[in-house]
Amino acid sequence: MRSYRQYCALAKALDVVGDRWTLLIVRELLLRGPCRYTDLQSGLPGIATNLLADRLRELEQAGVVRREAAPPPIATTLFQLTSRGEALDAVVEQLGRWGAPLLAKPRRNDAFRSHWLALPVRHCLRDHRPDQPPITIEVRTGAEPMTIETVNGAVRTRPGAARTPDAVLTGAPPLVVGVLTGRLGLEEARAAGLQYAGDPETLRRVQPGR
Amino acid sequence: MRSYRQYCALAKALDVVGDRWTLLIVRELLLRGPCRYTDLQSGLPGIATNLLADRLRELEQAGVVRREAAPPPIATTLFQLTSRGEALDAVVEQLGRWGAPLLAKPRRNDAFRSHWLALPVRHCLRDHRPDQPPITIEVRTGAEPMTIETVNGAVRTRPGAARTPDAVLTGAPPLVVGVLTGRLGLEEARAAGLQYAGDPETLRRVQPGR
DNA sequence: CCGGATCCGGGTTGATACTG
DNA sequence: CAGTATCAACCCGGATCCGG
Repeated sequence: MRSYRQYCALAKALDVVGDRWTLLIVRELLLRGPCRYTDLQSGLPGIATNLLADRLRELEQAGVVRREAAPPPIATTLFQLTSRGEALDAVVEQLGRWGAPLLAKPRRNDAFRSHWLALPVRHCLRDHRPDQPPITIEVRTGAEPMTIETVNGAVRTRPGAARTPDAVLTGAPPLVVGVLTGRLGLEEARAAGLQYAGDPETLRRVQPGR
Repeated sequence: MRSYRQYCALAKALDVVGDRWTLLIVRELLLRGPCRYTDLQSGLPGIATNLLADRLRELEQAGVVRREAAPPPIATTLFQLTSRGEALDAVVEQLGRWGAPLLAKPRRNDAFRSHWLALPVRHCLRDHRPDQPPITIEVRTGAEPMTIETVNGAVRTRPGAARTPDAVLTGAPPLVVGVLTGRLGLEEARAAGLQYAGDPETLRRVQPGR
């Protein structure tokens, strides 16, 4: 991208991360940790391969991303955020918070990846009963299941199913996101096609708003 | 901008404000309040007039900007942020914080406008002695002077000179920004060409970091 | 399969000129 | 003052290809 050539912190930041796709690449690396090139491609549906290669080079040059040869026997290169890149977490969080209301009226045919759920989970959900035994919620909404679990007060996500989930949430992404963020009531979502197996209290334990 | 077509809050936010120039237009409206078209042009050196018109239309459509006929006798249209647009303040702040270190090594020929100083001032400076009488610092670094003043605990900026400033800061933007944010010591900046008239304590009262 | 490079058509941006 | 018109240059998206 051409520089804005303005002596302003915002303009300088946008010189680095204002390009198309750039912040979405950062999102992938924030949510998934070190990624292979093809992991990034799968998490960024619609990106052209030359653009991904270009952006990774630019981000590396800017000190946001580091490229590393994975230790044997993996034999592939991994892309990961530097500490400077991880500092973009706050930017991604604020943009995500601002964009969250736009998820209320979803367009059809929007792509979806299960791990994107980690964004609202990390920034909205809290364990309101850290004194209680930890809980696990399995979410089935994208192509792959993912798991939400409490770990001494924090709420984490990880890919894959849970061994013994306290609850299982199944349905379209808008319903799952609506319920998790508390925008949609459980009964309301059920009427729209969401399936929830488990104690509603399990859900309330991590939902925002009180 | 083409939509990313991803069911993700970050992607949805970038669908609206991810276009080139868009967040800089929001910056102008955040820092200066309601603006005329030509005010925006002067605050966005380098923008093409057709792009400014396009972006304003898109932002209006997205509910971020409102266009209003100014009350007589002004007889001009004013552009201002809606409440949704003002909510982008947090986004601009985080991006500005992230970009601030990039101001340390300035390129020559970067454009500068005095009112851009309001960004670091709003987000970094605090009045550490709200019990004391208010103070006023005049800054002369761009084409026009601007004034920093404490108002019961908060630090504000306004365009124009101060009537009876407690201090006057004169010099190139990198020096002024460096001193205000505390990255540069006053003596260090003086050696580099900054002029400071007044009690150094006046400066310390609002500088960040203790 | 992985990690790109290359090529091409079309859309967007940027600079300038012009207008109600 | 607040844009529109025009046009060249550049960037993006999609497809294809290629060396490990």
